Amino acid sequence: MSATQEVAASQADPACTEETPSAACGGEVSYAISRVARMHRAAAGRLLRGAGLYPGQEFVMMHLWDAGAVRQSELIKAVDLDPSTVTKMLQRLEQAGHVRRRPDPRDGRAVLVEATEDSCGLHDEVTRAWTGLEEHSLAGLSPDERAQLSGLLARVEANLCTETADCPARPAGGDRP
Amino acid sequence: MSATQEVAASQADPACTEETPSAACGGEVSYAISRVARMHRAAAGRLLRGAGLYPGQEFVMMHLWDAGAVRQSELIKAVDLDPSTVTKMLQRLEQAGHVRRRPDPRDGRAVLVEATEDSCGLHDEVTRAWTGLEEHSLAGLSPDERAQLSGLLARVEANLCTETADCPARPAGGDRP
DNA sequence: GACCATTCCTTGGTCGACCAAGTTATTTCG
DNA sequence: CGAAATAACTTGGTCGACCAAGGAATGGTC
Repeated sequence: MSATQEVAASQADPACTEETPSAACGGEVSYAISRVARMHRAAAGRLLRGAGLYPGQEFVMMHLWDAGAVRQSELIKAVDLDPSTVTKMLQRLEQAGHVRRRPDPRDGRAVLVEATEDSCGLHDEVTRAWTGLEEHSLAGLSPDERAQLSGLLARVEANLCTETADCPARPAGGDRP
Repeated sequence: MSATQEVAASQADPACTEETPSAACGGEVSYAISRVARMHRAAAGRLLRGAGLYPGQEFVMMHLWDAGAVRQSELIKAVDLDPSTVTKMLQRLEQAGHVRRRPDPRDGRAVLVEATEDSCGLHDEVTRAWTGLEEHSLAGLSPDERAQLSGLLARVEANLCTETADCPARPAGGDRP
């Protein structure tokens, strides 16, 4: 496993790639991540639009389809988003009829959330969209390369989970007293 | 395509990685991209906060530092964002004193934008933040692996530039009558 | 020179995502 | 048992990012 790749300078498509534009020097990969992230999200949004979902909502719906009725707090933990983000998203999803919410009878503070029946149609659509996105993103990549990418992303993710050290401010997802 | 990859499942850190949570099956890598994207942006935001910038503004500032006074339209093309996004961002950057705007004397519609002098201090901070982000993200990756990742991301990016085929709706950056 | 199409920017709207507070119910503990 | 700590949502704010329109100046074309 030796790489062999041409620098990775990325000589892709003149219509698409601008030359390293910036004092982003020292952040080559970060720059690439940012761009890929934005385009990936946009593509997801385009595909999801047909299903009537906005990018980001898919993750919530997926978890609900998987897990059935769950407490909102559990959902928040699962998708790892800010509570307020989930609250507002659920309000919109509820109004769109994709989700139902009711108070937890066993706990006055909690709210139970579940996907509605008609959202089951979405399930297939979303799965197709998601698969299509994967295929579109990874077109031309061999299974080996896909595995490589997956592994590398996992490691980057693990790195990013780590506290930023010189930025001690955030307790992040953690909750230490 | 048989796949066969077991790997790539990413057995990183229990505190960080949830088990493949979803009907995101068929979108392993896309899922990873989304998560990495969000964490990467969050990390950038944390690092940039000290400089008084919000994530996303860096790119605009970088281009301005690089290019000096430019027409807004050019800036828009360079960062490849929606015009309205740039307009509003510039309004905030201007109010924060990082940017100056004046009408183009040669063209009544155009606006010239440039970074202010005191934003030069930011330049260093941003560069440091950006470099730190890169290092933090890629910690533990060998130069070879970094090059691999870079190359793979470039290819994904190129793929995502391509029209989604079954989603002809968007003229994207193009402008065909 | 008048007309029409472009180009350039702005405004208004929606959404995801975050932070900062605040409310209400439940635990826990003295 | 009663008070303090804690957990679970909400609301209100800000920002980036997009779409959909709209106004204003410029450029071509006849």
